[in-house]
Amino acid sequence: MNAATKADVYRAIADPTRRAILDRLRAGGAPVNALAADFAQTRPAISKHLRVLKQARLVKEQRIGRERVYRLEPLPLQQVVGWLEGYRAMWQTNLDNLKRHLEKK
Amino acid sequence: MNAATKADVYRAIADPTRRAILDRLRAGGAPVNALAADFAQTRPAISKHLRVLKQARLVKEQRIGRERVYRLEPLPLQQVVGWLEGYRAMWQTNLDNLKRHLEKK
DNA sequence: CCAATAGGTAACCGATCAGTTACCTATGAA
DNA sequence: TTCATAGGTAACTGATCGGTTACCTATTGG
Repeated sequence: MNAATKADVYRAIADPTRRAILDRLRAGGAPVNALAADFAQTRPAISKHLRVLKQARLVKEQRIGRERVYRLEPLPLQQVVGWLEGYRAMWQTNLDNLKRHLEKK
Repeated sequence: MNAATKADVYRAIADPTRRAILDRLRAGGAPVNALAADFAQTRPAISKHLRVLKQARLVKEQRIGRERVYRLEPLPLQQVVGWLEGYRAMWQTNLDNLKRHLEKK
């Protein structure tokens, strides 16, 4: 797998557990074990998810003693927002069409 | 794979070829062979991508004679927009912090 | 009617996925 | 100093991925 693919934000957010981790981190940073407890998965599984998120630069890790606190770094999500921007007009049109269709009855 | 996973819009947009197909369909519907030509992939590959997009309800197919024209159906993307909405405030904060940091110098 | 065309799909391939267990290092506390 | 704790990681597993080739059906035009 090449570096670009590894850092791909779309790949990072494709997994529901990773999205849940990001959602959880919105409430504040957390060490790995805390996350593992929250998500009823083993620590290595969470650790691997965090690695993917780190590669996509969606989290950063801060070492405090023997703990590693992971914090949300949401900026790369803007890439997705940017891509979706081009569709906003279209689904607005779709909704308008639906509305018009319903009103025509 | 369960039905929910099959219809998952995040899974559907995780692949760059599928996102390119969606982008392409914004310019208007297209039959499978036209897409296969555009993306330098074999027809079955495109056909499978279209199936995934169809399961996620991101495209719909219209049969015209022996052609099947695929059209964009962007509404499910709103789910992603909705999820991202919760992060908008945060990266705004991040940008503000960066701005403040730069101005402090 | 029949040859050409559009396109779905099964079977297969190598790569990647998400998860596990087992093991390792590093740090902190008694 | 030594034991407990935090957490990374290698190796393995079964599932899924994206792509191919080969084959099938349905529709069209001459």
